[in-house]
Amino acid sequence: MNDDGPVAACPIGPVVDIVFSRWTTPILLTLHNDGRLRFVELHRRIGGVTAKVLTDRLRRLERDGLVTRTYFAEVPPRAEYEITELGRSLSPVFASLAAWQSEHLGEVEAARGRFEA
Amino acid sequence: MNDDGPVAACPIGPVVDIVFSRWTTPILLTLHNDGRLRFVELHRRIGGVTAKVLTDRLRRLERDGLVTRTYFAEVPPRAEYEITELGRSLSPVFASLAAWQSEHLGEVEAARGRFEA
DNA sequence: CAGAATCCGGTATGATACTG
DNA sequence: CAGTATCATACCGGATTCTG
Repeated sequence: MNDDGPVAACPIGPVVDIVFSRWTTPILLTLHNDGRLRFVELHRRIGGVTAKVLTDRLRRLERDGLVTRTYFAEVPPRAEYEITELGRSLSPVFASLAAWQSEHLGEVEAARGRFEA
Repeated sequence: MNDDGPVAACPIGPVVDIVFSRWTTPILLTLHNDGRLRFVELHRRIGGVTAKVLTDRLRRLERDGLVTRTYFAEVPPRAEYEITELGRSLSPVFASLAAWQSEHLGEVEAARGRFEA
């Protein structure tokens, strides 16, 4: 038998929850590539997401230790976000995803085309 | 400038959509590890998902060419699902996720603990 | 500027009953 | 058995407004 329940069926469940909630990948990639950024700047570079949702995601990423938040109680206030070492350690994961995509996305699109029949 | 819009912010968007919709990872992993399975068997091994949702996911995976569906119009009817070569090609991706998790999940949990303060 | 608070609608998901 | 159909709901995610 090969049945240890749902946990065995998806041993990678935890990572998926941590890394692939919506908007988390563009956030992590942007902070990874562009370095420390203020809130507005990050917001601008990602695009399409509302401030509320972006804030929510950043909080979660901060909680999980993937990004750091530095707040300056000035006028106007400022908040800067930066990816952590732990966040950077996801590089190989993103690299493998990018590799798979560049190699196989065409096949997926072809399959979708065929499916319309 | 480093701003080519949302696409540049998340170049891996397409793969993420294809592979990390809910329940897709346990489905793919189970079919990868256990081979061709009928609907009920697959349903039983995954657990926690309803037949409706499982059907939806399988349709989508079939459409994307990651899984094949073979239907037998017998009595009682039978449907067998199997992962495709394209689906198997995701192995390295899952491997990198598993590796990251086994190495860094502890740090995430530690960060979460610290965050409660 | 950075974000909190509030309200609201759509989609995803779930439970249940039914069909070939 | 392998779904589909229907209904209910829960959870994002978005728009708007407000505050320090």
